[in-house]
Amino acid sequence: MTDARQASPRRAEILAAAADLFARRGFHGTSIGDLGGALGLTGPALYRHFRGKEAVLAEMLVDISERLRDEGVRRAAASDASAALDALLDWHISFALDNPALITVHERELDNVPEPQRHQVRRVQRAYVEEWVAVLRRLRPDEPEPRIRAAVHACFGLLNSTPYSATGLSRPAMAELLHAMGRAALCC
Amino acid sequence: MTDARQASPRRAEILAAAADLFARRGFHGTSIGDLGGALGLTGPALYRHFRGKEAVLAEMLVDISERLRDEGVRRAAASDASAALDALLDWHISFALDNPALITVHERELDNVPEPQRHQVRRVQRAYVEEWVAVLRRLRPDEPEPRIRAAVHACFGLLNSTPYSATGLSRPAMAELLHAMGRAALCC
DNA sequence: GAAGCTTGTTAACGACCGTTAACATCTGAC
DNA sequence: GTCAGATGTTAACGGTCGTTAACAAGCTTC
Repeated sequence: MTDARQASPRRAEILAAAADLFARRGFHGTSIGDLGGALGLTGPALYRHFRGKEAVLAEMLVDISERLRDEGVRRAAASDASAALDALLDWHISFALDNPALITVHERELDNVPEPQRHQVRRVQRAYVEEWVAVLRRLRPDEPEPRIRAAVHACFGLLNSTPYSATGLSRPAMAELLHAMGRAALCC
Repeated sequence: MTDARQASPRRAEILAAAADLFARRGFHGTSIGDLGGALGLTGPALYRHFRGKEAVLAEMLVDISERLRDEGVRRAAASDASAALDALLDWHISFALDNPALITVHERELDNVPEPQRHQVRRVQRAYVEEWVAVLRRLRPDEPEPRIRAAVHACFGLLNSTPYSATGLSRPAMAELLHAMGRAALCC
């Protein structure tokens, strides 16, 4: 019962609290007691909802990577490659600005995900990257593919820097800035 | 004797091994035993050279931030603002490509540095950012400063993405790509 | 060659961690 | 009203961690 994918309000609360704690203190820096305490519970209560600490992280990363890819596939389908790139940028930026903790955990904690979920997350991440690469190949057909792939990774680094820069910019201003920078970086 | 800043070959070895381990597994994911073992020693041997685990991290981050800033100050002094920006980009990129582990630790583990070194690192980091901001203000005087500062942080995210993208690009090709992307992103 | 400093070792400490067991309470179904 | 399931608690487990203590071996100096 604590095993499979079963949406319950408690599970969602735990995942939200875990995202915040894992982002702020890291997976190894967060104890089960901390995690329960953030919800007004004791540590062992979490075992009613998850098989263990690693299972919380695993479900979190699987969910993030699939959300990014699923919507990425949709956005990349635009017939105009330039519009598709804009749509991908908008999607990734809005996700990063809405979920800074998730972006941080997704970026840092993959190595702590147990198999087989780690392999699954890697596969889904790769599929998401390939959506970007495919759009850019349409946009700049003369560019060698390894260079495009490296550029996409670097662009993610740019867009994902959001959580760390506690800047004085409003959210729309930040979104616009990241879009312009990402676009310029990819099309340089 | 184990206290102050005293360069010894052993200390440098420990710092190098710690950079690698902290980057790969995180500060909390690395034990003193792991760290000693990486050098063919036992854990407690490290206490002959450092006051404790946190002291290793603290010295590492203070050193990184000061190296970045010191050379940053030099590069930013070029009379031509555009040349200064190129020089800053070249510096940061070469540092990141030469020291991927240091860049990773510097980016992720500041919260685990004890006071007062954490405050010191923050101050030096801020000074490094200000070198970039000052150059960009000369280059684009009409741009509001908060936007410039946010752009610099985003650019660091781009340049620091190096360690995660184990790409098929050669080092010169990667350096050239990052330079072009960073320059385009900042001047968009 | 004795003394002392440096740099290691092993053994042991107290604390904390992830997890499990045993038990309590509440809720809904019949 | 009772039973069963879901969801919480406290207590206890084995393991690991950072750190310290006690001791040993090698080098340098006089």
